[in-house]
Amino acid sequence: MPDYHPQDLDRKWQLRWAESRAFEVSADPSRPKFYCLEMFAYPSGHAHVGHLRNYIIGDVVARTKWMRGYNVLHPFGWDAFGLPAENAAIKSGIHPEVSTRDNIAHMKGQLQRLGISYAWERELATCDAEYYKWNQWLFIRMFERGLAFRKKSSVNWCPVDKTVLANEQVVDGGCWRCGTPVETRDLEQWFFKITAYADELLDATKHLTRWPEKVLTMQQNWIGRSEGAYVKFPLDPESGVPSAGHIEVFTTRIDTIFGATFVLLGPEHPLVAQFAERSKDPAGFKRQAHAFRMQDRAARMSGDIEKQGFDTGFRATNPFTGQAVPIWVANFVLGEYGTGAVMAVPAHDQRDFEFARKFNLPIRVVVTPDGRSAASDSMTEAAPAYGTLVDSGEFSGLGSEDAQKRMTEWALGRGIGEGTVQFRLKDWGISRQRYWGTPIPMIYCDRDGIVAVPDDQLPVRLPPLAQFTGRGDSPLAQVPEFVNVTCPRCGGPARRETDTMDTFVDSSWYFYRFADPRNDAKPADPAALKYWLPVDFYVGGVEHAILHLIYSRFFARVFRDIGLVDHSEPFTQLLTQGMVLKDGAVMSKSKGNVVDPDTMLQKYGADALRLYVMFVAPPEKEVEWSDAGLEGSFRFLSRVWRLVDHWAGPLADRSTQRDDAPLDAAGKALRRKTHDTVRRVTMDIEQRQQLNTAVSALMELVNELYSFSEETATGSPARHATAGAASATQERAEVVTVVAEALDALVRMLAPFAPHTGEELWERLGHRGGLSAARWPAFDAAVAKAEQIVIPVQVNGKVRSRLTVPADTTEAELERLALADPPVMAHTHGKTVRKVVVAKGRLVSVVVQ
RNA sequence: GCGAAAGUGGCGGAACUGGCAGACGCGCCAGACUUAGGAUCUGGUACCCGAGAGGGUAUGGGGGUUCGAGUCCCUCCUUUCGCACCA
Repeated sequence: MPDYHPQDLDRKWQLRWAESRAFEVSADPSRPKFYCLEMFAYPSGHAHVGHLRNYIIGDVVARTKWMRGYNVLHPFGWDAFGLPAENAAIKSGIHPEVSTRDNIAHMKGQLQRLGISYAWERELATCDAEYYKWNQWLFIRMFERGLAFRKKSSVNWCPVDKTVLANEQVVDGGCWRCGTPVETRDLEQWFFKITAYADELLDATKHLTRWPEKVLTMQQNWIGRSEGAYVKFPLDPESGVPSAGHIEVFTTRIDTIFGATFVLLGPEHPLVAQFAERSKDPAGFKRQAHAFRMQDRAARMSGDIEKQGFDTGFRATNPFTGQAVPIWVANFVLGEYGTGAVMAVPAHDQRDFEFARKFNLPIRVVVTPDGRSAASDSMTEAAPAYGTLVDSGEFSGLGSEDAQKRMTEWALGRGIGEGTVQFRLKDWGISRQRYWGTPIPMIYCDRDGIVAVPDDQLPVRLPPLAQFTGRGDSPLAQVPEFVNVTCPRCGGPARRETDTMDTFVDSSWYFYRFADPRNDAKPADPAALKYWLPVDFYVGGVEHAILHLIYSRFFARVFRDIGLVDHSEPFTQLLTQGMVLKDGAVMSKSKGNVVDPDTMLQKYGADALRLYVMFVAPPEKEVEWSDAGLEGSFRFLSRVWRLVDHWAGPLADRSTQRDDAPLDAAGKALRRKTHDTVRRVTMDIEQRQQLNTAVSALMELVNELYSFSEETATGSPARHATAGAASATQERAEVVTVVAEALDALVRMLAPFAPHTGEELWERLGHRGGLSAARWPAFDAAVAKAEQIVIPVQVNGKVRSRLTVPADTTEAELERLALADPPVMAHTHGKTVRKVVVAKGRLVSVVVQ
């Protein structure tokens, strides 16, 4: 057998897998399915080893599941729309479609050279019209159900480039391209009504038992449910307010309402404009309010901003106390949360406290720990804790929680308030004034208003674009043939929507499309969806913990409500893999610390790279790249190679193998190690996803096989003593038997990590049909268990001796043996044995004195 | 500020429900085989005392529960991540 040349094996087996279409699957209800998915890739150009970790983890699981007898769906695709390609086009003039296709081709080659077991026939790219057609179809279904709607909202606006900026494109409060301070503008945008599912998305997190706790907490915080009440504060006509009416506030602390000594409006609040007109100095009023609004996004990026505010001069009435309270405008009140107005309770809210002290507004203490009235003079900070109500009229003496219930009822009875639930989660704005995305399939007609493009006219294709300037509004508005259409309803002249969809729409349902990616009548056939979905195992970076994973959970519910699927959660198990660092930093082109996988593949082959990345740390952890570690993995594979080489001769003739052959001690020990390794590796991969310890278990088995080879006088595999080994073991059927069992198991368990080497060695061990025909090794729990075990004996908590005993030794017998053991007696001599604790099969603990 | 996770040899990391801390690998040291080896194999490698047998100390610091704690509880420190004026 030739020396280990992994590069040749890579080529050989990758070609074979492609020719035999080894990983293509079809739905087969007679077999259990397993849908293994790694987050699809943004085709940025070249993948570095950090990107690849994700795919290797998925591949180890997928390949193991194949061998475990599952019908495994393991597809891959490209999240191909997006800003970087368009920005590159603005710089270089190369059309995003061209650069994207180039990048896809390159990255696909990288994944194939790594030997990832993808069903390439199902490959998709979101920039294919055959894919984004269904974005549009889904958008229209959502529009019909009121889940897609238009709304005016505040966006970041660069006055120089005349374009909307995503939050990520605002750098230190300025435009990322020209540095101009960003303004806030109100624009009509398309939204998805994700808030309709806020409660459900939150509640269901408790059923996601196979998701990382961390991701669930992040989602829970993001959704941010808080229970409270709306309360109406009537405007005080005596203060000269422009109209009758009220200010509605949202509060989670209605129990403190007797301490509400003023009301705060956010600068966006509709009443602010009305008050401005009626104020003594309308221009000054507007100027201040405007200043707050400009402050908002820009200032928040750069850290804390000082609490500022001004008195409107108008008043409202606290409906509980009946007292008039001044109305102020404050920069820290958010327009988009609650009602955009708050009742200020300076005694019990830190922000209100600071505000009151700064502007000398009254502070009333209405909740105390002991139920006794207190003055506010000596307070240095707010007292937000729950307690007993004081100076709160008929509610005085109640505990905070009790009071919240009673006061909400009281308000409801008088029609001035009601209990409510608020979410931090906002509706999802999906309009982008960009070219490289899915056109929103809507038409504006002067007569018929907003009209959806009829299904039979889908897809609305992205037109070619002559120039990428990066200036002005939506680039699609520059293409008259695209914009000017006839209204599908009345046939009159109409305009197309020129915004495109957020690319997160594309990635929110691609896992459904994989079930049936060429369907041209539906997003996917319901029967295929029913068989393959939900995804059993999903791998990706934590950076998607919130956006992508919440949007996908939202889309799953939309699919459900449209009747396409009958589940609610798309991903049963989620694994968030850690990043690969180099020199302590995330790999990135700009930092120049990128490790190029192709260089590594040329040097060590795909298997060593895969094995190293799996072995270096548990999948969720961050790892520091090490060339030396990679070499270690290469050495290990060479070691396995030589081991198989060493035994290939004796094992060639399997007829000498006899399962009933009597085993000597060494044989038994090897057999036990083999079975125990199968047990450990199976559990590590399938249940714990602890792939690093699975690899170390395999290394232990290899070490054991090397020792065994020495002991059985067949010589060391290190020295290629092939001929000698063959004759020496010819008549030793039991040796052949246990070694064959060990190597067969070893090679099959190694295969998910190192598939090329695995296939080659499996063949060399005399098996036909390749690993796709091989089954995962089984283990016998009785064999895996040791006959003789070592029991440590502690005296006063310190290990003083070790007993080697049969595994089934009784507790009484263990106690007797321990106390009679000379090293133990040396420590118990002359002392009183107070207590003996026997943990069966584990340890004996003796307490003396 | 709020929330979450994590602190174990020179390094990456093991230790399943409390039960021999440091598996496995990297690095390092010694030996073997070699013309040579940066190939390969074998042995060693937490720290301190001791020639040795052996003894002592160790899982961020301090305290607690327990026959027994890396693991459970309290407290403090550090690091990383997420949300950050959410009323």
